[in-house]
Amino acid sequence: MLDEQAARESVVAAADRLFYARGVQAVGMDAVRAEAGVSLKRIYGLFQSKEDLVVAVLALRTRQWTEGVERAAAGAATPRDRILSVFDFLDAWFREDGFRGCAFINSFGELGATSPRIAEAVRGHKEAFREHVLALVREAGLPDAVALQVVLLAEGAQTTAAITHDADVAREARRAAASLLAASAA
Amino acid sequence: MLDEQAARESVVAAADRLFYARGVQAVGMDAVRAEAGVSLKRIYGLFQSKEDLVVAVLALRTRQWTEGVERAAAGAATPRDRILSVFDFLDAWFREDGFRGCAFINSFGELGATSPRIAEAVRGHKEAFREHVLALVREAGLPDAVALQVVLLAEGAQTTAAITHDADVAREARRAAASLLAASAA
DNA sequence: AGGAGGGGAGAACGATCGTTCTCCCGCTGT
DNA sequence: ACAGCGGGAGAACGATCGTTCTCCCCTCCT
Repeated sequence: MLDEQAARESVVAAADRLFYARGVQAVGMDAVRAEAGVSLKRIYGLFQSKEDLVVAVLALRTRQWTEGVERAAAGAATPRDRILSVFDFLDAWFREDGFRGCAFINSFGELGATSPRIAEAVRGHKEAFREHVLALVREAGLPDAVALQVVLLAEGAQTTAAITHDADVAREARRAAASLLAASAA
Repeated sequence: MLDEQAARESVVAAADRLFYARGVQAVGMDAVRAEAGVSLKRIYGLFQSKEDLVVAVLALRTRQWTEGVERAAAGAATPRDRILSVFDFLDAWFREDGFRGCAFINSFGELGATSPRIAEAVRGHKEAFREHVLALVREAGLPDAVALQVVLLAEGAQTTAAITHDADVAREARRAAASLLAASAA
């Protein structure tokens, strides 16, 4: 028997896999139950509603994203390389099996208009990423404005890679970001 | 009584308004009927299924997008300004009431995994935009690669503007694009 | 004039979904 | 040993949705 912590994690991980692969509304709670191996009764003891579960899934994705971005940055030598490492992280992600774009952008498009809580979770995630890039940009002694430019390239790369199935856009986004860093350093 | 052409247009326009504002799956066909003022029976005479209607809506959006982008480009004097005019077009769009991001990206996130036809419509739209920018880039005598860079900025601007409610990202995307054009001209 | 057919209003149907409830098993503490 | 309870399996419920059908009216053609 799973304790509460383990059951929560199992349900969130299962829901994440299914929601990401098929979209939230295309996945019934019964499919989550089957994937997680946790009964519906227990799921509804752990989460008040499906919306709650979606929010928990997004929170998990935010933790994974932050960890991945920071791990990539940790392998970079200079402040400039730390900024560009974001695109190496994206490159590896785009090449993963089952990559289907940014879960936050997807959820926002599907449910942002209906669920203020989900819209807010997405907004918070993107805001945190922008703050993270801004910190890196300041470390590199570059003007604040370039942070948003880098963020736009990263967001554009995610949607474009998802739609066109072309993982190489990460490399082009990285080159563009390098150009922008050089231009704003001048 | 509306003739077939007018009824189709009314239904597609109504569905577009509702789908864009609330998401496709959040809108029942009965709501489309009410908004369009066309009976369900007639709607299903004009479109085989809801999926067909979604595809028709996306086709309309593609026409409107192409027209808007070309109109913006027509007001620009130089090849360089024609490229950057894309971001002026985005700027005006982001400031419209009810702006909720790119309908194609939203639909892809919601239904791309379930409906191959919708995924293909989205892919086709983005591909056409990329080709359009590529043509402008070649007119300007710039290397092909910069076209994808400009596209990434435009896509990133759309999702970021939608999520953060910040229309100013269009200006920053335009500045970034100008930097990239200058850098690749050197 | 009269019949045929297109179209509107809305009921009906079958499926699905989120959520809750029932029934029962197996473990726990004393 | 036994009362009690957390939990599993799955039925049940109420709502919604895509799609079709029924019934009726109106209009056009000969």
